[in-house]
Order: sequence, then structure tokens, then C-alpha cells
Amino acid sequence: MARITVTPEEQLKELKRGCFEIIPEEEFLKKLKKSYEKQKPLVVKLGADPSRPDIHLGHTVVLQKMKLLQDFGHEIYFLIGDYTAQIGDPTGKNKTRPILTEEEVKENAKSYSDQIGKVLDMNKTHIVFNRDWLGKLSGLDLIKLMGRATVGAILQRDDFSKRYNNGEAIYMHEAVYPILQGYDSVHLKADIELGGTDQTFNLMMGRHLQHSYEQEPQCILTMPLLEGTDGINKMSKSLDNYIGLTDTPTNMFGKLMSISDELMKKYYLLLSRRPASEVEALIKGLTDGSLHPMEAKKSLAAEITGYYHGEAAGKEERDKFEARFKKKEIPDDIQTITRPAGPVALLDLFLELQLIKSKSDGRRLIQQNAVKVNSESHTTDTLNLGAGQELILKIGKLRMIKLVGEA
RNA sequence: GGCGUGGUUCCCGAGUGGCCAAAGGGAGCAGACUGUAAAUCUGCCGGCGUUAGCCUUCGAUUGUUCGAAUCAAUCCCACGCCA
Repeated sequence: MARITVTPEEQLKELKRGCFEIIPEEEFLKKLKKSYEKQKPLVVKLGADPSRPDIHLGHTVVLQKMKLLQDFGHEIYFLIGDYTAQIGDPTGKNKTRPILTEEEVKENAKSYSDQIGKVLDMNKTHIVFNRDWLGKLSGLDLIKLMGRATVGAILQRDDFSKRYNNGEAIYMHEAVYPILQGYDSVHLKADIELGGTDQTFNLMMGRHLQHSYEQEPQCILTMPLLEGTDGINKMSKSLDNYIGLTDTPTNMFGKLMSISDELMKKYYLLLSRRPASEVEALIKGLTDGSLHPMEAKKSLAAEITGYYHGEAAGKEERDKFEARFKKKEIPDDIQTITRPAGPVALLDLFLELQLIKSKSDGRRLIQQNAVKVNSESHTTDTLNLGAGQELILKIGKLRMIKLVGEA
């Protein structure tokens, strides 16, 4: 059985690090104390939407807190919202979603657990599907459930009230979403639920419903949202500003290097697993200018890449990065394409490799001097390839391939 | 159910019969400057095409017209007021 050895006060202190809010904090401490005295783990809930199984660094902010709770000895429930996914959390402005088949859900769930396994100990993590209980409710059950919340309460949700005031549509099924998510907490008898700050309302609904079902309400712990590589919007797949856990080490490192200096501080705060004192010192150094941002960023990129691809990979990527950009060397793991010697139609080649969106796009790039062959500007759309010749083709800074002529 | 307003390219938003592939802004891409950072400046920013030109797009369909994002009809969708 799990042993809870860390004192409640210590637990709370660690949990609060980087955290946005604990509601209500006193109640939470009480729960921690009770569980410590009775050596009874708390039930910790984290929900996930299975329609998008790609986990990115934004998700890991909360996952790392889960891991912490897990290490303290609490029971972790990773809830896959296969039922609620059919509705779609309105937060993301999603339109009606396709209903996933059983197999797709299973597949995504598998992919999920592979990915979150990089943060959590999956042997000690319960994976549950809310279709198992929500799917069993009858129409009448659902309506009765609705009777436990009011329209006024639902409209308090920031997202809804904004849309309402802007004269935008709010559909009934969207309004119902928080209630279903809240009911999950009732079912699990959750003691604490984690989420991003955008989830606050939904998490509070869990509290409300638990109270209504005469359970001890869960406490909620929210984490700040992590902005994506653009530095403005929260990290998300649909905005294509995300760093995925399954990104290749090179990509992960590269994307981390491309974030702004300002954002880096937040990444340090929310993603680094270094001791709090070290992170604080780093941020201070960055703010007063005594620390070079470039160095700090490389260090962070190596650290994080290391978590998901192994420490060695982190170091290796750092070396490769320095070789490539500082010394301007060509990476040795560049994509290599072999073509028969003779003229090569570049637009067709680029399009085939998906380096350009369309031929028009490629033409424009060539016109703008974006295409380089062995570091020389190339201004036509064909290229003569000699037998046995190796050419490095670049489009802009990031897209590059090696083209080899067949002997 | 009645009355009214509106649906434009990735997003916001101009455009009310030819000069519209469609102003402007944002996002994105490229170039300069850099640290693959930010900021700034410049260019590009539907597709096909050897600079011409062609094709597809302005909620949907059907019309009017030499010609429609722009006019008409029907439909769909959203929002507001009233019931």
C-alpha cells in the first residue's frame, strides 16, 4: 500500500509551486492532514479529451503536479472523457465533433498512456473512461442531473458570458458539458481535481455537484496556461504553436529555442524540474541581465528534451544545435533524397516533400531569394544535378534537404 | 410565430453591378538586422501557369444581366426585439 510520508505542510508547499490557485486552500490542507493521519491516499482526478491524443508541453504542466501527488502517495485517476468528447468542451470554440468509435477511443487511450507515462508512473495510475458511467444514464437521469444546476450558474462561466454578451450562439449541449464533467467527480468521489486555469469553472461545477450529492466537495488546483511557441496564445495543437512530447528531439529542442526570452522565464517556472531555488536564481539572472538568455535557453531546451528523449539526447541536441547555427555546419541527419542525374524540377520536388504548400508558394520563395543551393542563392526552378553530386538545398532557415545525384 | 440585423479569403473586417482574387489589420512565410529570441524595416500572402493568361472562391441553390461578392427569389444558419 501507498505510504504517505511527506508532511501535509510540505506537500502543500511543493504543490503550490508555480500553481495558479488552490480553491479553497484551507480545506485542501485539511484533506491532506486527514489523509496523512489515516494514511489514506486522496483521490486525484485529471480529465483528458481523447479526440486529440497528442500531448504537448502545455499538458505536462498539470501532469507534473499529478506526478508530485503520485509521489506523495495519492491515488491518481486519469480520466479519459470519451463520452464528453462527443460534445466537445466549448472552451476551444469547437464545432460539433465526430463521434469516435470504440477502437479509436482505445487507440487514443493507448497513445495517451504511452505519452503520459513519460511523466506519470503508469503502474500506479488508474485510467478510467467516463462513457462507463455517463453512458449508462438514461434520458431521465440526465434531466434530473441538470436539475442540480441553474442556467444562471452556467452563464457565469466567463466563456459563456462573453459569448452571450457578444450576441454569439451558445448551444445547449455546450452548456451541459460542465455538468457532465462535474458529475465525473461525483462518480469518482474525487478529493482533488487538477486543471488549467481555463478549467476553473468546470472544476468548480464538480464541487457544486458533489455538494448536491452530499459528498465532501473536491478541492481544485489550477495551473497557469502555458503559451505556445508564438508566445501569445495558449499552447494548442490547432494553433500549431505546440511542442509535442512525441516531437523528435531535434524539433523539440529547436522549438524550445525559438520561444521568446520573456516566455522562457515562464517555461522555467512551469516546466523545469530543477529545485525552486535554482529556478528563482535563473529568473533573477535573466531579469537583471547577468545571465545570457541564449545560454539559459539552451540549458532549458536540453533539460526538457532530456526528459522526453533521455538525458543523452538532450545534450546531443544541444551540441548539434550549436554546430548547426553557431558554426553553421550541416546536420548529419538531414533528409537525403536521391534523384537521377540531370535537370531536377525543384517545385515538383519541394511539393512532393511537402516543403512548400503549392507551386505558387514555391515560386514566390524562389523569387524572394529564399532558396539556397550549397549556400548560394538559386533563382530558377530547375537545378542541374551531376552524377554522384551532393547538394544541400535550403528554403529559408529551417527547411533543408540533401539531394544526391545517382551515379 | 412576427419584425429587424447579419453570414466575405486562416481570423477580424471593408467592399453594394464591371477598375475584385477582392481595401485594411492580425496570423503566417521570406529577406535585412540578430542569439533559429524580441522589436524594427521590406516583400509576399487562393490555385495552375516559362512574366501573358486561365481556373476556383465571397452561407446554399436558382435566376436577372454582355457581366454579380454586389440585384432578385427560395432555402439554411446566427443574433436582437416582440409573442
